Amino acid sequence: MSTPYDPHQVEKDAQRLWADSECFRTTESGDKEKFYCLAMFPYPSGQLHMGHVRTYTLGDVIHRYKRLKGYNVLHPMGWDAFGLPAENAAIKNGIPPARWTRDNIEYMRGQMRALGFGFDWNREFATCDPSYYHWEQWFFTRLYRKGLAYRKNSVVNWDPVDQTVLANEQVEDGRGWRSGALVERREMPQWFLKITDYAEELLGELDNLPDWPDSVKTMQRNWIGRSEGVEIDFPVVGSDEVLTVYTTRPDTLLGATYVAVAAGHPLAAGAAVRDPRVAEFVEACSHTKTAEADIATLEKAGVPTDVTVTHPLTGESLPVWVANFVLMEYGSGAVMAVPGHDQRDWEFATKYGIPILQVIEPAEGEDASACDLSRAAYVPYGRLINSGEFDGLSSADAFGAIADALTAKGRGRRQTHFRLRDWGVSRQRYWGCPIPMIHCPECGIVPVPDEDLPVLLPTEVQFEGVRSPLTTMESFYRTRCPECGGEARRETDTFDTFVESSWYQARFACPDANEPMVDERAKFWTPVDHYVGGIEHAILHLLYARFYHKLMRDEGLLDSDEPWRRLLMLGMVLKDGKKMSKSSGDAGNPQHLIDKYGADAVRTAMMFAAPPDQAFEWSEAGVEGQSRFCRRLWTLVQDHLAEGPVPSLDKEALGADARALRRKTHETLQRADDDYGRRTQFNTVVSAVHELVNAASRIQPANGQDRATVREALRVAVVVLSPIAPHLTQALWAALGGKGLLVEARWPEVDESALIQDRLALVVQVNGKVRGHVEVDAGADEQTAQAAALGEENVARFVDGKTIKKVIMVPGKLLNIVVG
RNA sequence: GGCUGGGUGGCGAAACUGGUAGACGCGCUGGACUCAAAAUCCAGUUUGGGCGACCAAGUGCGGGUUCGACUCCCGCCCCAGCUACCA
Repeated sequence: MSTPYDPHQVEKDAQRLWADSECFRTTESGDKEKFYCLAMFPYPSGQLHMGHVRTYTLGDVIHRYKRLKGYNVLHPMGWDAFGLPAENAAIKNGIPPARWTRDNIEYMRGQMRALGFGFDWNREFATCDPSYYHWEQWFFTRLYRKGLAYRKNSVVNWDPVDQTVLANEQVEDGRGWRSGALVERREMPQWFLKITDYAEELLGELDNLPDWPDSVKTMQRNWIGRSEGVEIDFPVVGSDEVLTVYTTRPDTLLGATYVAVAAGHPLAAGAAVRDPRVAEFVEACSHTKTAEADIATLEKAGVPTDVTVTHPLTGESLPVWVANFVLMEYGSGAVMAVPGHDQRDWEFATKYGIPILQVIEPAEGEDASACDLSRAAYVPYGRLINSGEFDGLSSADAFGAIADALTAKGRGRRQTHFRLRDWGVSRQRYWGCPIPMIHCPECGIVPVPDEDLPVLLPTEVQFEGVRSPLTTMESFYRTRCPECGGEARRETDTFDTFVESSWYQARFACPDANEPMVDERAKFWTPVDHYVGGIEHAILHLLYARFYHKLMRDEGLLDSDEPWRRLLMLGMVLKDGKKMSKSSGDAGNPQHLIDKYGADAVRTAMMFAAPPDQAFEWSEAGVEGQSRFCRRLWTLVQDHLAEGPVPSLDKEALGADARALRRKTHETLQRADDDYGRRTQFNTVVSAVHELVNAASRIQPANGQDRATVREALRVAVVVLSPIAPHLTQALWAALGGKGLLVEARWPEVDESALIQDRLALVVQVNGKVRGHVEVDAGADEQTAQAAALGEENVARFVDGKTIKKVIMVPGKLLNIVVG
């Protein structure tokens, strides 16, 4: 192989070897321990961008490392193929979504092959395959029969010109992105899955996931938002009705000075009929986007109504306001307002001149100056005042006392509340999995029977405007009721695409399973041992998949409690400081880099650029450098081989330079093993290999043992680098006498004896500042080290004339002499 | 607005459990090779001072704990992700 490095030839050769040997095809047999490594499958948007390159290179690195460590590794790939962009492309270019999606998949699969990702392509599927969504429909009918799927009204963004529902990202400044029309909030019936039934388990199980990042667990805990509080009834004056609110601060109940309801609350509707100002306010609220971020950043505003309620403990009358920050979807759509002790209520009360009452004072030992109700609300817990019989109680004691008092009066009850809401799975869109339900005028809602599944999504469609073609396609929606046989209408909503991505990991275990949705192989492979994907999925996708896994477990399809054992959450690859999007186009496309430098250089540069969990701005500058490194390693191996055969290594016969190189070799092996296996930080693996290769190229071999040491260093460098740059290293492995495929090889053992050092360098500090370095025997005690340190001229200069007060020694590292 | 992260040379970063800040690479500067260039190789490269050995300052900003802080604590500024219909 005395040829110059040609990455394209080398990569073609390695990829042919892998294809011919089918080495990435995985089965359930054999005595190796199973390891399921999965990277989040992509939406086939057209071409890979650098975010994909990062995700799939990381997944491939973990997969190849685990193979070297002797595991039976499953590493599949497929396509999250339903979604909005395909419809947008269809509307814009007239290409049917199915064809657009298939073309994109073809192209992106080619790019993945060119990048050398070792996927088991025998397991590939796309979620738009009827053989996949068939089982999603089958499972939904089971959930429906169990009462875990139901229908209720829910608010959507409605574009009155295009007559369609808009996704949050399709609303720009309150207007539809295509029509420019002012968006309206509109209620419509939608399908929901009862994720709240599993809220307690979804929260509790987080404690049993030690290999998840703490940040993700915290985000999920906060999202689920379990709280303990009290539900309180405020009787409506002049009516039999009560207005129910939920609060986690019943200790502040005596400080309530008004009650606020959502614009969508029945009380607000009633008041609007009587008062045009209320009607106007409610109308204005109907144009706010449904996204939480938009509602939360609105300027707080409200109107008073003619409705008053009675305070359940004092009997006083409190006014009812309609406020834009109260959400109908959350809790009961009404809140009690305590402006003295809640900052949002304080701002609202200050704006509208509503009384502010202090009922909590800072507890003993707290900073009393922090409580100044003319400047802000006092939010911390404290001691009750102005609360009648409850005066003097701590907030904690008052919680119980007031809850008991309310319960005794029949005006309240303790309640555990979750922020988590049920999962709305209906989408008024075409390119998704049809919801397998039939609306019969006689029998009501009837699930499609198993024998009629799948409900096929028609692929030959014409888009007229932006509405889902299903709603006007008689051949699709006209059907017969399975129960009475009468004329009925098929559901035209499709599933949220998060449904498909909630169980694909189980389907990869048995992609050809036919009856039921997964078979015994799913129990063999799940849970996924290492899941790799973008941090942007930390809440929704991961939470939905956890929920779905439990649903499948409870159906007897799976036998584990959680889908993902260990998580690697990748930071975003940014473009101009922002998340990459379809609109960044070619800027994120790796194709020209692969064409110019080859896959190994692109992969190495991507791994070298930053640690996996960190977001970073992609720049092509590093690729050239790694391409140079690949060539240098290639040339170094060639030159080494050209010098002829080497004798076998004799550890006892090594000179000082060889011993130093050998220590470097085994240190690199140890460090890389830790970085790959425990830390999942691969940029430092690349650095370590750079260092080893630099050291191996610097040595001037004087004899056979020197050359044998270099050979060992090169072999280690090749194996350690192989998960990252698999093609180049395959060729070098063979050239260095490696047997078989490198992907079938084993990770080398560290020789502990090579790591031992007789003499150690110590840093010497005086008062914490570095003043010199000394070399001592490995076992040297503090006295010996101190004596050696004081022998250093520069150290002595800072110690002379002063008293040594203290000496701190960190064995093998540092000696700090504290003088005064 | 809320939740979760992040901020270190000209640039990407390293420093893992509180122990030499800047490994490794990019870029840049100088040199070798060349008719010349590219490629390659060698040397230098945090800032300020000094011929130099060295000295001082330095990890977003302001405080604190410690023999010792990029790392821990308190307050602030800026950036990113998510925020339930982007995936």
